[in-house]
Amino acid sequence: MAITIGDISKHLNLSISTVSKALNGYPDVSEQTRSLVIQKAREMGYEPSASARNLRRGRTDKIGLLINHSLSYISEYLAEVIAGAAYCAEQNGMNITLYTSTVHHPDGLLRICRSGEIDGALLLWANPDEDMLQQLDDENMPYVLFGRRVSYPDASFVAPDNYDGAYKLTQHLIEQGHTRIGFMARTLHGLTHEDRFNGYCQALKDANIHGDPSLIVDTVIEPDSGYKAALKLLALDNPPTAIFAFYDLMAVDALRALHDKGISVPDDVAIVGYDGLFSSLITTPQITTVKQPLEDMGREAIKLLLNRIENPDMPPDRITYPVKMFVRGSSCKDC
Amino acid sequence: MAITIGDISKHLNLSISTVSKALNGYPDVSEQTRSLVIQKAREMGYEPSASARNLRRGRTDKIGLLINHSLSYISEYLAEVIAGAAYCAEQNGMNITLYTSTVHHPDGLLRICRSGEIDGALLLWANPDEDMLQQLDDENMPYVLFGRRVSYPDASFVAPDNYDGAYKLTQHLIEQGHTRIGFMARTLHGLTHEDRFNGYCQALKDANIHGDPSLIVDTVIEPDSGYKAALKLLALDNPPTAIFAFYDLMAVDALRALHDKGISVPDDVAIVGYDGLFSSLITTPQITTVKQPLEDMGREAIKLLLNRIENPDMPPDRITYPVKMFVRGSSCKDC
DNA sequence: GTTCGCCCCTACAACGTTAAATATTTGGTG
DNA sequence: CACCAAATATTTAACGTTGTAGGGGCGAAC
Repeated sequence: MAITIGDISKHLNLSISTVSKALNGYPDVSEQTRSLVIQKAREMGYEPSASARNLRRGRTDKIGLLINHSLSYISEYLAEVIAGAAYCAEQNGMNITLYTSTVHHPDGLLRICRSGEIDGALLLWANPDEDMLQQLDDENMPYVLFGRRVSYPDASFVAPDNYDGAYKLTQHLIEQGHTRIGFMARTLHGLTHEDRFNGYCQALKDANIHGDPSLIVDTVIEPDSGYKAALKLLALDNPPTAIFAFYDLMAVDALRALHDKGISVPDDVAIVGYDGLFSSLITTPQITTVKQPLEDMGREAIKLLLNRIENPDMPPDRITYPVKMFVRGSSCKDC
Repeated sequence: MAITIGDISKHLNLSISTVSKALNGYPDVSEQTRSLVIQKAREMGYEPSASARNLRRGRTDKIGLLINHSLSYISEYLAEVIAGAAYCAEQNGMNITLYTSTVHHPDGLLRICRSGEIDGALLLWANPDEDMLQQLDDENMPYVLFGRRVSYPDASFVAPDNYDGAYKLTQHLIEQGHTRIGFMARTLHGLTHEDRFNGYCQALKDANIHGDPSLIVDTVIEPDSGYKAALKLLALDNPPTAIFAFYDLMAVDALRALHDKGISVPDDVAIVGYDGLFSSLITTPQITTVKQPLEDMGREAIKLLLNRIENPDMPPDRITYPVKMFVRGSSCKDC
């Protein structure tokens, strides 16, 4: 059905390999035949078979994007990352293939690695455990983790500076006169939580404020969890005057909770979020947050990954990206 | 490097094809050897080479997702669709490969078709022209268009019922007492615009309201275009008392414009959007809109596409999905 | 005891490409 | 004109599968 290199060779009375060489820019073919071949190929509408090429060259030019987030909930976050990643991959002649549920099958990851269908993997993985990373290493699958730092020493990652962002936000709240700052924790998220929590604690400490454990409330990443957490904080005997939400969507939820309770933001209670999503911009008041340059980070992650594919034995790249704070109405009346 | 079917055959002193048959469930192999082979394969961690398989079978089990939207701006919309599509594809043993910039190269689409790297295409394409669809047909590439209806007769699509949604929203505004309803048009979007505009016009007509052309304002799909359009409408000698924004993000922009002008929503001016995104829920007031079940639609589109891949000569599927209106504070004080 | 049929297995070709190893042509030199 | 090297072309062998055609062994039937 499709036109092959063999069809061209027949039409020109040349051998298959000459045609191949002509098309691939090898030196040992005369300029005359080369242009003849190229013209004929164009004329016949030839396009090399990806499958044959992949088989022969032992690579697919595909990057697997492994996602286990609930895609539709944190869609905004993901879409930005994917936009950056896809663009960068395509600039480099690769494409991104999505894996969402596949990976969850028993041996799902193993199969993806061993079938050779991707050259490398970008992990948008909520809670990568060591087993998973170990497995990737064992299978010699180059990978980069996106969005979170891990302690596993061989892992490469691109993550935001969670400590610094949390420190800045907390410091900002303290500067606004707050001393009782509620913290919506997300303990399952390993170092992401730990870093933000440490930033929060250190900022308090540096301001000589004694942290109050009752102000720490556990949450899960799902719609409305920020709403419930905010209510919990408000129900305390000595409720906070400011709330550090673990990320923007939680801050949005918290804002709604305060609104429903008739509590004024930021006059009675201030709120800050994390991530810098579009959502943080369209609430009333707008939400103070730190912005991760997600699209850039997505691009960067792909660059690192491509590099790892070319040079499999590089020491891991462990990149933390600086974040930038945007002070808005949810934490500051006059900002 | 990787374990092949040949490695297994050597270890068991069997021929390659026996191993292949045993693994693929062919009848002409004894149960004894079959279980032997299967056990050995598992033991050695064998996984068939995707490339070899693809080449041999003439298919890749990959679906191309062709996107030319500015991914990061309408991220929420896209992520929901992608979530549904990816899930459904993987349930059926396929995966989704993303194509964003690649397709824009000259002959980019042609190359994708001819290289055989995908079995079918899902088009999340802002303005597919006939040439593009014709090209897909010519290359025998099965495809389904997502999100918009087109007149090209051979095209399959899954689209929302734009006429009905616009009719409902307009009717709702009329019921609220509005007779001057501004319409943010998006003329480049072919039938999507036409259908919504017709729904708007018909609702006016059915209420014996004479449409005023000065209330129609042109926009583009980009950040802030709704803001500018709203200002234009407000600057009219006889400004509207309600605004039909082409989609939710535009409504969000318009809301901000009205807010900045000190105009009360919905008391002075009502606003409605389209799509039913998360964003429409978190503004103050919340935005009245119609919801497209994007994740379901994404799933459905993949189902249709898989069907087309199996049966290439089916007549096109042209599906319009019903939409549901959600009346909220931006158009109705007491709703 | 030859023949037929059945079961199980193997050999071989093909999918379309690339790359290494040869073979052929060309042109220059003695 | 013979010879050599350089330039260009071809042959061959992979890459790892799958599917078709074929082959050996064994029991049953005439």
